Amino acid sequence: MQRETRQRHILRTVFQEHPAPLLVGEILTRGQKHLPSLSQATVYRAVRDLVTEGFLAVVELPGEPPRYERSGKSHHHHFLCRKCEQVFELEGCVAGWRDLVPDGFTVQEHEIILYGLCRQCSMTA
Amino acid sequence: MQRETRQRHILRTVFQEHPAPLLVGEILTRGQKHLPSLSQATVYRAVRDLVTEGFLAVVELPGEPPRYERSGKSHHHHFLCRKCEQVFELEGCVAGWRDLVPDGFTVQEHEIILYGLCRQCSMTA
DNA sequence: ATAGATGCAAAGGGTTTGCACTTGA
DNA sequence: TCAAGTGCAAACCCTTTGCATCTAT
Repeated sequence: MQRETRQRHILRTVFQEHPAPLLVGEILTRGQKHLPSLSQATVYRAVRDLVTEGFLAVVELPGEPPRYERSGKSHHHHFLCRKCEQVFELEGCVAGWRDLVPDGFTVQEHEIILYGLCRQCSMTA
Repeated sequence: MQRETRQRHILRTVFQEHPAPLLVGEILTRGQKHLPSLSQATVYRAVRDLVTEGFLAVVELPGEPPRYERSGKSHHHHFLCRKCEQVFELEGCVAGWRDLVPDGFTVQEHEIILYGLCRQCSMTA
């Protein structure tokens, strides 16, 4: 059974404090602010379990290592800022992608990713 | 300068024979049918150079290692078959993804990926 | 008390690199 | 000829795993 250890509690806190998707390294760094001895292995294992448990969802972007975000959000897509490397959520969805599907193919899922500059980086760039 | 070695010629041939995106391992296997001594390192290096040179384009899908396809095709997206793991090209594009963009964000690129079963796997599944 | 969780360090798996040898131009 | 390219094996990087210790229940 899942135990609510200090480490796991801290990881939950990290995600409550930060809504957008995080890399394992970012989770580790943020977690270590609360508990310096927190180890990589624990983050990898806890994140795996938190995904299984349903607290976290995996966000995979092309050519990027996996990121993790709090699960339970409604259907959405992502925006990757080329400058600050942060991932943002995009609300809503696009109809019409079904037109791309060749005859005979069965679509189960779709993914839409936008790239560019976030609001802050658009201003400073 | 770029030399047209036996190895590189074979890699070009592999892509002329196979239009859809290939993994490095698949390129190696196919290349070794022409030249059994072909090594992994050579494939990695040649693929890197062929991308730089513009002969190949990288196809990155979420959570997947990079694939490579002949470049020069018109704007298109991809379909990943969950059963046979092959990647297919989708012609055309979807308008309307601009509506997802939050105010102040600058979009430079977009990616659309569909998942499901290809024609053949839809029939056998 | 005790099974699950942690931290460390070693092991994995895929990609890159150093080096001596080979080869295309 | 001789620098670019190749093959091999070692090095790398990120992730996973084995194991002794710790701890939530």
